[in-house]
Order: sequence, then C-alpha cells, then structure tokens
Amino acid sequence: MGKTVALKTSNRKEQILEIATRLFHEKGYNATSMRHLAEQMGMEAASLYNHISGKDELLQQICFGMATHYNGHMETVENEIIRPIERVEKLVRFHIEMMLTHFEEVYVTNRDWKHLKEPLLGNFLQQRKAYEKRFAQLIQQAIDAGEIKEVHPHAAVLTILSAVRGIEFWQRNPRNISAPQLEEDMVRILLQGLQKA
Amino acid sequence: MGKTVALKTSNRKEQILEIATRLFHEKGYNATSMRHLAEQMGMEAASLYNHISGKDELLQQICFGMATHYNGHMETVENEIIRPIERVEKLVRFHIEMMLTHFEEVYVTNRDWKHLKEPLLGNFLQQRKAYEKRFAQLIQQAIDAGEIKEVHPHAAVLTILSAVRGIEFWQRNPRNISAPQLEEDMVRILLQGLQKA
DNA sequence: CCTACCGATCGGTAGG
DNA sequence: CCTACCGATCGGTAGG
Repeated sequence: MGKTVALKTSNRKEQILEIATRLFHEKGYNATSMRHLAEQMGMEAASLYNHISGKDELLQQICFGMATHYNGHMETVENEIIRPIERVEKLVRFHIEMMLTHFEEVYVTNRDWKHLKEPLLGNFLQQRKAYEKRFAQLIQQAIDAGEIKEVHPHAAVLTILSAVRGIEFWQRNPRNISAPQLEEDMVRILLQGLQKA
Repeated sequence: MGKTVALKTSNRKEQILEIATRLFHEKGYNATSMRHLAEQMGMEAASLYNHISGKDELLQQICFGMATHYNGHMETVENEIIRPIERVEKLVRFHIEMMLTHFEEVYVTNRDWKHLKEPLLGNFLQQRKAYEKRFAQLIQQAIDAGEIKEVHPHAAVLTILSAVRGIEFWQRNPRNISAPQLEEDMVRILLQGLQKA
C-alpha cells in the first residue's frame, strides 16, 4: 500500500510537470499562476504544494533536464570516430530534432532560464557556457582539418544555435514546408550556404 | 509659455520611453513595474499617467516604431536597381546592424510583442507576416535568377532572421570577436556556408 | 506632479 | 487534498 501511494505521488508530480511545461510554453513562467496550473490539474492551488516545493522547482526540472540531455549527446558525439565536420553536422541535426520533438521543453528552457534563482542560475549558465565551448572546439577541429572555412568558431556556434532556435517561430501548418524538409534546408544553408557556387 | 510646456511634456514622454525600453530589456515587459519605472524617472507611479495612457502605450511605441523602421528599409531595397542576391545580402546586413545599433528596442520587440493587446496584436502580426513574405519573394527572385540554391524561400527567411536574432546572446566583451567581424562571419556563413568548397 | 487609495492577483502557509 | 487566509505587489484612478 505504501508503494502504491509513492507511485501515485510520483505520477502526480510528473503530471504537474507536464502541464506546467505546457502552460509555461503558452504564457511564460511569470504569467503562469499556480492557481491556473492547479485548475488544469483539477485541484486547489494549495494542494500543489503536497507534490512540489514551489513554482521554482518546476522550472528547475525543465531547464536542468534539458541541460543533461544536451550534455549527454555532446559526450556521445565527441566519442564517435568520424570526421570533425561530421561531428558538427550531427550536432546541428540533433539541435534541430530537439526543437521538433521536445519543442515545449526546449522553448521554455531557452526563454525562461533567466527566472532560475541562484545558485541554480549560475550553475545553469556555467553549463551552457561549457557546452558552447565544446561545440566551438569541434568547429575549430574541423577548421584545422581544412573542412570548414576560417570563421571565428564562436561566431559559427552563435549562428548555428540561433538559426536552429528560430524553429520556434516556424508555422506548423500543412500548407507550409514539412519538418524533414525544413531540417534539410537549414542544414544545407548552414553548411553549404545560400549562394550558388 | 504654452509652447514651453508642450515641449517639456514631449521630452518627458521621450525620457519615459527611453527608460522603459531599458527596463523592458533588462527585466521583460511583465516584470517591469510602473513603480520601478517611476523611481528611475524620479517621480511617483501615479505621475507617469500625466504623460502616457498606460503601460500598454510604451510597448506599442517600441514595437510599432521598429515595424515602421523595418518596413521602410524593405521598401528602399525593393526599389534599388541591383541583382536579387545583392538585395538579400543588403537585408541580412541591415538586420545585423539593427541588432547592433538598436539593440534594446529590437530585443524588446522580438520578445515582448506577445503582450500587445488586440487589435494591435493582430495588426503587428499582420505586418510581420507581410514583411516575411516580401523577404521570401526577394529570395525567390534570387533563386529564379540562378543566384541562390533551390531551398524553400520561407526556410531561408526563417534561418536568416533567427540566426541574426541570435546576436542578442552574443557577449560584448573585448576578449571576444568584434561587431564588424561577427557581421562578416555571419553573412559569410549564411551566404557561402560553413563548409569549404 | 503628489497623497491616498482601490480591486485584483500573486506565491505560499497553517491547520486539518 | 481542502478551507481559510497572509503579506506583497500589481496597474491604475480620484482629487487636488
């Protein structure tokens, strides 16, 4: 019986996190009230605090979950035995696919990490900075190998990350370009450029 | 004397708008309180309402000012007698330069336009959609002229606009890449691509 | 441009 | 999981 209760609590917590992710995405962290979240859960606002410590915790779960996910993938790519430029392309594709498959979590993390509180805010920024550095190093290796043009590695990382992030503005309607097509076009523009040779 | 008062009021309004732009950039629209804005102006919150109709008006001024600025430039580029790809490059450079020279206004517009209220929200979205369509048409013309690869024009616009917008995450410190260098690298990546031919 | 104030809403707690 | 409630803060108004 104790086990049942524990499981139920755990599921409840996950449910809250799922709905919070959706609401944060729709309205933003600040504009999402605990009362609205509770309403969507079919309970009173006060009852939420039996499952979570506060609004903060929900944002933390989302942001640090994403950070762990990205770091894990970076590790994998670094350990693959492939050409540097293939590593870069894999990273670009991974970022695009994360935008497509984990849209809400990525979106919320990108926009709302600023509302994390210290010392978690500092921790998060440190992780992101370290991630971008590893990304830039892979680009530098591709430059050294003569596979990529001699651009500033950090400018390249910035261009890639922000271009990909722009997928959040992409209109997902049937009359528009499809997801796989968007991925191919974006990878092509970033690697081969718009201009015809 | 009436003239003096009118002038003073006008200056005061511009002052409020300047400070509001800075605060909106730092904290976001929702998190910026009229009390904090008033404090920065050296007055009480209630006094702000002698110069402006409400918090809404400040956001409107910023967002529609930017929209007008971008639309005006688009008109200019469309009327220039140059090759299609040169038009595209001019637009890319204009967007980058706007991010560098009107940083706070562009940043606030990009992030906080969602807080505009109807019917202005609809009007703004309509303007943005029309702008992106004109941008896509210029790209289509460059494709037709054989100057740009056959990508989906909207994918290209999305990639360009979001890559440029990413400049908001760029660290402006002396140890980092300079603004003109960033512009050149970004234009080069978008037009010629990262990969060496 | 100020004092004084309003109704609304917020995140969160006490106690059961 | 609920009722009842707290202190804080919000955008904005009345009246001068």
